[in-house]
Amino acid sequence: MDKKAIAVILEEMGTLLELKGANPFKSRAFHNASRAVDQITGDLGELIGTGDLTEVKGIGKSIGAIITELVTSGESKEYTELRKSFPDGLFQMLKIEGLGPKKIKILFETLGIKDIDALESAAKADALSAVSGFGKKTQENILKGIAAVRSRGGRKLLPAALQIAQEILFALRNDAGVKAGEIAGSIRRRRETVGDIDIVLSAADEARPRLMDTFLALPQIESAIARGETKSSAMLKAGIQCDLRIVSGEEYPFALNYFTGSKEHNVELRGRARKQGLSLNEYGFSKLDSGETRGKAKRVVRCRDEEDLYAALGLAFIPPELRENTGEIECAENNTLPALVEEKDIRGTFHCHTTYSDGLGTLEQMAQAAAGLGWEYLGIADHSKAAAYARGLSRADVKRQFREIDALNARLKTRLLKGTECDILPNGDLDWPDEFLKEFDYVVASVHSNFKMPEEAMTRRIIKALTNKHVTMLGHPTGRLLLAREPYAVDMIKVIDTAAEHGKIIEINSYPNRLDLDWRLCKYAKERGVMSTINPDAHREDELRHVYLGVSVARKGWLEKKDILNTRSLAGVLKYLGKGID
DNA sequence: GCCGTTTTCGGCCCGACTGTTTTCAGTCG
Repeated sequence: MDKKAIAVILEEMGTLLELKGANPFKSRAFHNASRAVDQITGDLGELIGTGDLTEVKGIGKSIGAIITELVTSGESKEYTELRKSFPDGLFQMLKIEGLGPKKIKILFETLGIKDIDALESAAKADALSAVSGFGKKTQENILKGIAAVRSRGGRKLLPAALQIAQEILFALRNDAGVKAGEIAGSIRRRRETVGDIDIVLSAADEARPRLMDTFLALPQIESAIARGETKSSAMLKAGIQCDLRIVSGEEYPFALNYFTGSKEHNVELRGRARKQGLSLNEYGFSKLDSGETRGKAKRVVRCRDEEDLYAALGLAFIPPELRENTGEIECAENNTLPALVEEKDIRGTFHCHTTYSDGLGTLEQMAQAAAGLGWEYLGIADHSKAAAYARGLSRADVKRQFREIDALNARLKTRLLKGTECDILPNGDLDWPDEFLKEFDYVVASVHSNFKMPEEAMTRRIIKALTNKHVTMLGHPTGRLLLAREPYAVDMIKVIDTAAEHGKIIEINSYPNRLDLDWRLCKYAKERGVMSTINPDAHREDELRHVYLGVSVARKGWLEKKDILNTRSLAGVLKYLGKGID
């Protein structure tokens, strides 16, 4: 059993323990352990072999034993028994807004409700309001929550959520009482997908009620969920929730930090504050155990901005993109945070399509767009012939495209590179023969078929292609960008090792704003000296802007500026290709 | 169940809002 599956089971066990009414700290321990497992970069089997598993923070003797059992036998007695004590439907009920483990437990025990359908019938029959602790209002909210669960999709893609958030922020900042405001949450952290929108404002006290009114009356709002003095929440018509927080100027850096998250990052910061005898919350620092509440609490450290806040904790400023509690705090403490890539560092990109295959922009439109961005080069990598679904090019098409590229290169400042996104066939062969591959400036090799191969077979397939001497880089290495599908199973450690051995590049895709590798793999790739690129896999000229999302990927991936520039500079690329620059 | 510069016991992040309470529990982020 792999790490992901084990993390899911531990998470589930934590929830089951909550349903059971176990010691809340015990269930939290399972949730923490789940995250810890998810964050292990090494091999789980190896950790068990060396006995180092319990050295991992958050994994002790008991949970360590459960993990060992899961890895070796694929089962866990404790998990199986826990699972048996509750029907599966209870898990679905957790998705309903306002329903947590405690209430679900009560409904299960008093009315025998074990899934959403039964819950809906009971609420409609007015059976819930009779249960102690439940009332008419709760019953109505449950029905609303059920409707929301059924109509709502999952998370939104970053650009979609970003646009709505900007509209809302803009509307609120029109108010003269607003001193500062920002979009916080996962949007500020530039996660690829976004669960809800968080907006933090600093405003004068007297402006607050007015702002809350303005917010809840915005055309984007479907219905209000909560309205308070400092916080209001609403469901948007776009099917995503938006939370608004309003604080004073003094509190603003703390609130912005707090609501930017991630939750795990915050927990770590608070724990750190405690060790300094301080309590940190969204309003400021106070002396630990002073018993004082908001307003009365003596603020012991004043901060003008987030930089001050991190400094007070003995940390270098941590950019939002890195705030996931995945090692960034330690780096901030030791002053080893990487120099991060900025959008202005981007000189070009390699993975772009045109109307020759499945792109929507013509070659000229793509080239002009790249020139408009001031890029030095643009790599054109249309599909090869096997990718029939994507109108893969024939040899004649390729030749025609080469001529058009030559003509454009004669008059454009941005240099177009002749590339191909060559299919990796199920047996690991490439779609073009070697004698044809060598005619391209560079070759992106990608998997576009037979995604459901077992991990070992998929890994063999990719490695075989990657070791072909004409291949420059591996395209979308885990297939996560294929939005409609699950990522395919592949042993990325082996793939990165192979790339390192053969001097190949592992591509990171940023289109449409999903990153193809998590930062721990990026970090490993960097350590192994595998050059990584950030490519939009653009199909339209405006999608070239997706590369900015690649920048956030790079930041998450701890790619230092020099790595990117080495890989991405035209000189570097052509030197790598052995072609030189004219 | 996990953890330890307050280390083998006793604490574990913390506050807002809602709905049901009449002083608070549950949920959420």
